[in-house]
Amino acid sequence: MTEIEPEESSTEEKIFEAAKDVFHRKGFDGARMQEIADKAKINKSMLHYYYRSKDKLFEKVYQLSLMRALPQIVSLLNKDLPLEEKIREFVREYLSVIKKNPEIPSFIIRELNTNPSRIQEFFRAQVAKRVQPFIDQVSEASEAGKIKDDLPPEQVIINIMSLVIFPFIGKPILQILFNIDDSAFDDFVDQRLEYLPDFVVEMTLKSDSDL
Amino acid sequence: MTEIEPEESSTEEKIFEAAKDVFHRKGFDGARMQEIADKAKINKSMLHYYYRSKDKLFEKVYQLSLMRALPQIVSLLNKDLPLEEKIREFVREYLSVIKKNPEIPSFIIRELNTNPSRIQEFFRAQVAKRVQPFIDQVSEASEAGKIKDDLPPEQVIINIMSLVIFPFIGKPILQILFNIDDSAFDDFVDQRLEYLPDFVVEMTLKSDSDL
DNA sequence: GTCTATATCGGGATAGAC
DNA sequence: GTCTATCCCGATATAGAC
Repeated sequence: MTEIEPEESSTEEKIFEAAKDVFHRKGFDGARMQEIADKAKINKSMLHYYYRSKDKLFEKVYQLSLMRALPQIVSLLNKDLPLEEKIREFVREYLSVIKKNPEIPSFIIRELNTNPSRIQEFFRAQVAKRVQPFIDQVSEASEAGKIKDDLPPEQVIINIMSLVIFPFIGKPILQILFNIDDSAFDDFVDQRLEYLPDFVVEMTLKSDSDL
Repeated sequence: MTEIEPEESSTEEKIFEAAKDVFHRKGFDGARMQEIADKAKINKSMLHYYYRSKDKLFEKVYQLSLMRALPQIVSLLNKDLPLEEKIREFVREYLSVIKKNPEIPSFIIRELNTNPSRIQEFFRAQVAKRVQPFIDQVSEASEAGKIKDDLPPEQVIINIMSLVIFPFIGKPILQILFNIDDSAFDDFVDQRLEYLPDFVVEMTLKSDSDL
């Protein structure tokens, strides 16, 4: 019996999970090493023993947060699929993945807006090239006249991103405007999962009757 | 001659403008009183002389940022206009106003996500009741079967907000994905100003042929 | 590997001269 | 109203015992 109990994660892992939670909620500037230590139920100096500095700990959290979510979301963008299907699947996949980690979009974007230098290079390296095939495919469709209102590709892509990402970032606004709690927000996301994939396709591509 | 030169704003105003800039870019947690003082070219202790504390200075900046932009944007939501026209005008108005202060959305949302307690009450008091008439009007249209795909009102409104707000918040992502600089981003916003009002209406309301 | 104690520094805030 | 000097706390980080 080599003590592999599920709750008994290593100190390093406990720290990482706690750090993830705190950094996600408070951002780098608002996070406190003490709060991370408390949440991990370990001594503050352990943080430095394992990760040397707040910066390094943050970097680990940031990179792993991105890398855990990103491959699932963008893997299908490189597949050989018709654009319509790709859009539908992308919307579905994004909502499904983020539903399980709803703080990620606001975390990534906050840091990108607040302290670009710390992370933008990693973001560029990891994201840009994986998305490029999709951009190309939209560009082709655009040139072939298949995009509604003949929008340029950047506008198409930003519109899609807006509809899938914003609700998670704007959650507090949503909760104020419609007076809903967390569980109602979850229902709200489920609702989107149902209609949004088709909705985005309709909004983006010319329908048969337009041709 | 009573010395009314445009560049010669009062110390209090210089502080406020500097604070606005720093808080908008760095957020409350990332902002430094020293940086604000440097930017205003005054002594750090002047900050406390005029505003007593970082919290109070922030509150002033936050409230005024919101109150300068909000009335312009939401005033028409209370007018007696057909929904279609109201949506069109709202999109146009939002883009026009935010174009001049593009950091506001990311500022408001960052603080709302990072430190809700500090500002959500003010936000609720100022925004919620001004938007309510618009929510009601969308609800009526929804019950009357005038909304595309028969979406519930919250979904309709969040979709509209996503399309107008997100591009400003996601600017750094946009710049990475499409490799564009600030001036190209401005062009991008101008492009949206042209097509988005009609686009959002089409996306939201059933067209005549659907009836 | 884990703890306590402490160093060090930065940042918000105040006192007091002018 | 504006400046200098300083206080004081909180936060990151390190030293060193166990």
